[in-house]
Amino acid sequence: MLPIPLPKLFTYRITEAESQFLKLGMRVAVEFGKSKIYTALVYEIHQIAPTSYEAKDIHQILDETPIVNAIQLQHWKWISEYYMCTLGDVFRAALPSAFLLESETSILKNNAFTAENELSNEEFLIFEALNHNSELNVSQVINILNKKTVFPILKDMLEKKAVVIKERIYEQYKPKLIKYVRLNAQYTSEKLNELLESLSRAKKQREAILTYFQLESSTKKPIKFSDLEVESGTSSAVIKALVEKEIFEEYFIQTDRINYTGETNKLKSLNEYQRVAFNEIKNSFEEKQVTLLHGITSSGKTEIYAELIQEKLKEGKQILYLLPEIALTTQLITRLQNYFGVKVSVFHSKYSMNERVEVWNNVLDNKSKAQIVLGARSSLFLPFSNLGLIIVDEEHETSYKQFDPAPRYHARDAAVVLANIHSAKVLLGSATPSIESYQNAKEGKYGFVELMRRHGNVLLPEIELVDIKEKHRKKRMKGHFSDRLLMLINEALEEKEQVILFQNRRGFSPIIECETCGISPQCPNCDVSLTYHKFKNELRCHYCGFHQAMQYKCGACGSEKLNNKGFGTEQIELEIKELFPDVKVGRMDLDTTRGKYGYQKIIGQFQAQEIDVLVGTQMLSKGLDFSNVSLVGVLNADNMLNFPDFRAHERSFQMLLQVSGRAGRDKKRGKVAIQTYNPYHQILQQVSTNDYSQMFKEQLNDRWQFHYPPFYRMIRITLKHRDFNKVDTGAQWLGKSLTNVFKEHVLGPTTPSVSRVRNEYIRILIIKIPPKQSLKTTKEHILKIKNVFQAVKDFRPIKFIIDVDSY
DNA sequence: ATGTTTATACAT
DNA sequence: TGTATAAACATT
Repeated sequence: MLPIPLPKLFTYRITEAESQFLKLGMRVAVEFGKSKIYTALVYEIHQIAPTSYEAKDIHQILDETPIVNAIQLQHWKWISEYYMCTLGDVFRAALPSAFLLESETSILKNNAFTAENELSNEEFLIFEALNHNSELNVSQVINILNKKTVFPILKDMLEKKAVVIKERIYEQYKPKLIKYVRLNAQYTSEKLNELLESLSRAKKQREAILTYFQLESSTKKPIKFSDLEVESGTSSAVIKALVEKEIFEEYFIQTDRINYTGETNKLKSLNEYQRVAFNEIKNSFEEKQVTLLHGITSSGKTEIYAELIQEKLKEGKQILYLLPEIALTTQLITRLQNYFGVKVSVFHSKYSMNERVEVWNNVLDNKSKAQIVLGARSSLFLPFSNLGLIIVDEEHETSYKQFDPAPRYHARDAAVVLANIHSAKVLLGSATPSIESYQNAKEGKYGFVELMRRHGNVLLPEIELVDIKEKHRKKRMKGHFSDRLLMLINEALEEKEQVILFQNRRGFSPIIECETCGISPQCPNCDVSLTYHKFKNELRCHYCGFHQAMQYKCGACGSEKLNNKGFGTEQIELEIKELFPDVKVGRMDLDTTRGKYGYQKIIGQFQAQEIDVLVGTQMLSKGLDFSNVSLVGVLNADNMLNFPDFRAHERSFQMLLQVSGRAGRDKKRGKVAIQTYNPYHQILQQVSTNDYSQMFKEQLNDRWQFHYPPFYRMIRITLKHRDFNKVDTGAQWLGKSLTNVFKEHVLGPTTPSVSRVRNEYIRILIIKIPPKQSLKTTKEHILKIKNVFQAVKDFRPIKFIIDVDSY
């Protein structure tokens, strides 16, 4: 199995001796193509010699023992088939990149070469550069020559024997080594005096040795070089001198980068409602593999999870706790570490390569250190061998679905399959379950448990809808704030309580429009208007990252009258600062939380109450507990509701309720004010009365009527190409042949609202699959049509992306 | 994915 | 007619 998106596996030859040693799931380095070396994974060992070609030998075996187990291979195969991608795609996504060694072509100077005058100008440039750098890689050469095709030149130089080329593979994982010191074996404590005597003139060195003995007798543990340096108040040079004299010896111990050292506490005991829910979950697990826990915000779901984890720990099983990336906050991690201490490992994309390899290895060896893994969707790929329980927290979160690179899998659904292989249990938890899961529970496919009491019996926040259409008419608006919302903010601030303001859009004033001709600046690569970011005073494209300085004249007509349309978090922040000059305002969105600690910094400040009003986007709704927030304001609920997607209503409901849940988590009942142009919208009514079941009923009705999930399944095909006509005719053709097979269940081809991204034109086709139609045969049909499509010469270069369950 | 080969455009 | 770029092709 190679980590590249090719539909086939490749056969290599191994020797008899290698076959004794080699096992499934080991990595091998193999030659692929003329010169490249890749890391491949052993998927099958067989004795069927290929007929049409000569198999190549493997280059090298990279592992002593397998790093991937049979369960994983089975799971990966399922993912690749279900989500219609190649095994290579899954392989690449699954392994931490440090495991995938790739060869790199590096260019070295041939020192024997002297005939410099035989070189062309460009060749001489490279030769010169090699005098300064002992080694160059291809991208460096591209930079030096400032052109794309450099291989002919390198080939020429190779023939002239001016350079030599090497394929270099390197192991990327570097174990972290900590330097320790110990006394040379020939010195025992009896000889201490003698030793000190001999150092009578080296005062600092004597001190270091004395400190060493102190540390040794007090801690009875190996002594770190750095500790000794600090404790003795000397410098590293002093200790090094002692090492030189062979009084001390240096040695290294490999350690993990992440080590939990805090204390652990007993689990909080469950209140009566939690206890009931806990027992119900356990009962449900007797019959059902999957159970859905519907527990309102602040009902203490985490405590129940902890209790379940505790039980599985006692059975010696591994536990996987999945969370959406943005909810993986320090708050939750510390909470679990507080209960389970060193047994908790964390795995997510902000971890470095090396840290991820360590977690992988700990899981592989079934170490107690990694018995509980807390991670984002990619932690599904860790080498569990003995899973007992998977918890999928915030089950409704859309970020569990991977969209951009294949494999386009849904972590919740893939988790259910994984648990099935392990015969493990799955608990889905949410305050606002997804329609699909709730339906599965209603139908009895999943077990179902409800927890409708808040912790400490705090009432759910009081939710108020503010009609800003009317407020506008009566001129009661100040900027984007209604008088009512301002009054509530004032009240909260006077009570020294904190306020969260929610605006589901980033940037300052997203779109700039010319008042004279109505034209707004567009991205040159994509079909979108550029958005204005005040912080850097520039116009930016959210799709391709294109940016340019803010324009003060209309590019089309030269008029200087430019208008701001729409509004974002930045503008809200600014307005608050104007309306309440003495108040500390913070902003949390993609722009202010860049970098590893940006996020934590803002959360920390808010928690320490250095910030009174926090303005933010959806990030605010996830897994954060603030005790002093009494008011949550939603500035405009409408842009979410009017989003053109069949799930817009469901998502708006979920988001509004999640945001509301941030209000009043301790004792006092919180308040939520939702500004809207349409207070009679049924979703907003359902939010204000916290009526999940009503929302579910209505949405389910709509879904049934309009043939959407969970009744109908959906597969989406996206076509992309730089040539507009090519995609257009391709999409038409594809639409026709799909319609031949699937009749009225084909939607499109349609042009997405952003019809061009990074200079590629896009067309979308959706295939709806009725409840009784077999998924498997549907996929086979699609693949067949895909093959015919790609057999057409004109269509071959069109990118063909399949997304299964594209919701 | 990525290097290699082949086709095609275009400036000399 | 040679050179630069794009598209097609194969990879075990």
